[in-house]
Amino acid sequence: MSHFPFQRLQADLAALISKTRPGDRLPSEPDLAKQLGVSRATLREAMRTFETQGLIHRRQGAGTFVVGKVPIMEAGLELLESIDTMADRLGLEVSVSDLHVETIPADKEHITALNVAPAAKLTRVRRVMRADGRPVAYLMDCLPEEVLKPSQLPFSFKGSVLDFLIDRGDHLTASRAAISAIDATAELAKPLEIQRGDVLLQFISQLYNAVGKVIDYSSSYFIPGYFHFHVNRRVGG
Amino acid sequence: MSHFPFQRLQADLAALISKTRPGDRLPSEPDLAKQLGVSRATLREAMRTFETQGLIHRRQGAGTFVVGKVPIMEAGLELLESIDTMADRLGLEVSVSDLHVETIPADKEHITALNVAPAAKLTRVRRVMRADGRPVAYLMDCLPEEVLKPSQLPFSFKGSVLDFLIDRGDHLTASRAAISAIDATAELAKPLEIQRGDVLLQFISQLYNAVGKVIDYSSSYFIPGYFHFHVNRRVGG
DNA sequence: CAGTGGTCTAGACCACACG
DNA sequence: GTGTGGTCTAGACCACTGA
Repeated sequence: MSHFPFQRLQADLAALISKTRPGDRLPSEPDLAKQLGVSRATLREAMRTFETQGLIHRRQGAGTFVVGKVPIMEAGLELLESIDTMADRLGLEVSVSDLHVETIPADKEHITALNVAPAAKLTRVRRVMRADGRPVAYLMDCLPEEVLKPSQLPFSFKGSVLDFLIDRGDHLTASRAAISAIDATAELAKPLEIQRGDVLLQFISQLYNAVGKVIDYSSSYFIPGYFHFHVNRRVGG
Repeated sequence: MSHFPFQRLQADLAALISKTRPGDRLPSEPDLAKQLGVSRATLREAMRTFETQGLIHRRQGAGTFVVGKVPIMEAGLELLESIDTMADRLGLEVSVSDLHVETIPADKEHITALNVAPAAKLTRVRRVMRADGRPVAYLMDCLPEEVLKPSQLPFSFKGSVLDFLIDRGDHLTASRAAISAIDATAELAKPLEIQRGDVLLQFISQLYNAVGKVIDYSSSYFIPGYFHFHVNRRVGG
């Protein structure tokens, strides 16, 4: 039917994006809206779908840019490995930004997930993972203070709590992760340089040591398109 | 800082929703917007986040309703089982609607995924899974015609291709699924009774038989909140 | 500083649900 | 028909970027 401008817009935008060289800037939103004959609100709604697909990147104050091919991180979910390890395996460069290491009191969620006492102190590690300079994931780990104190992290901590624990000699055995999809909150959207309401893949994990104690409760948020997570399943009886 | 109405709005809406009995209707959008002192566009953006969390349900022409507790389907990803089987295991009632069984020509995507000849004929099965009468997932299976002809499906086919194949005696062994998160397209939003742009959890799977042939290529879309998928991973060296 | 994307407003028209 | 949510418009103000 195509009664709505939105349908045509997607096709027009797709054509424009595909004939723009990666890295180049698109016309400004007011210009594009006028050029394509729609309001800016409608244009922005269409833009969001292309941003979700990782085809464009919008930066406040700077412009909208066509995104080049991005190294994709391919990972099976049978084995737990850090993003750093994953990147090494694939020969990709990743970096960390917005690293915060803090001591916080446990809230209700932490108390049940980590099985700690109320008012227990936790170490929280938050950071943004980047590939090709672009944010691709936001990671947040919470650990009891007995397991990890902020001061124990080396000066050159590069972002992977999992790798740090393994290198230290902790006997980690398994993890359990819940998988879902969420709208980005304002708090997540800002460091990831996306918009509030954009879609994110969410993993909430508990990490177990050899005696079955939960030593790490983490929330991970991945921008779709940069990661290919897959899982092999056997057929049950 | 809360300079934006949006932040206050979320709190106000949360309060309103929590003190409304499940099943009851909220005031209309124009009324609510005036009452809360924001424009309808802003109100709707906030509404979307609550819809994503499964707290409210909006029906065009009818109104916005507060959603009661929903039976949650909890499933591990180590074992492949149908949603029907999953629901049975948990003692939940699920139903199927919008069932379409068609014969379509293979496109490029199918040719590589199913390893069939160009222009091969495929059987496509699409349907909406419902729990408590509400849509919770959209499932689409594509199989080569040699594996499944539309006419082979029983008159009382209840929606699970996987269960049908197993019951028929096919020797299925494993599946490989890619996991991602996407914005709902208009085509997905309509049958799932959500809005275009709402977030969905996406599984794209290939199902293998005993000789390693791909006999089913499926795309599944889950509304977050109704399903708890989790995966247990061992820590790798 | 000028120009960008991010957010919000007020109003309009539409398709749909329900009585 | 009446009222609902779904979509779109035109315009405004803001925070941020970069020269």
